[in-house]
Amino acid sequence: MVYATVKQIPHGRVTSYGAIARFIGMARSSRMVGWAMNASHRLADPVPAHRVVNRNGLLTGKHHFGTPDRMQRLLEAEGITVEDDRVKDFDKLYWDPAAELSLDE
DNA sequence: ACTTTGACTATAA
DNA sequence: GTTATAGCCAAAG
Repeated sequence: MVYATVKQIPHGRVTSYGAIARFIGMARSSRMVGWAMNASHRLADPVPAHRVVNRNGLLTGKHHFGTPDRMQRLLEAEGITVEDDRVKDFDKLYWDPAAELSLDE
């Protein structure tokens, strides 16, 4: 479910672990989302985890992409500006699955 | 089976 | 604004 939701994140948008967690039913399990992401990269499942940041718009998981620079580079490639490990205009780029997505699609 | 840790979040000081 | 603490659930040691 986590992967399915994260994969639905539009290009150039970001969201928080909590939003995803709540959307799939694990409202208090934002950590599990991150954990699932960590497991996801070893699967044959291309999850755009770089679009998933913490509630502060901070690139907390940047270190898990192999190199700390990789996540920011991907975000910038999406048209997102990153300053000091943080997504610029985060509140504008924030994409809420519960607000724009349904349980299917 | 118990303890520790972890890509988080919310509240309090 | 930051730092500390608690809640949360699952996996690894």
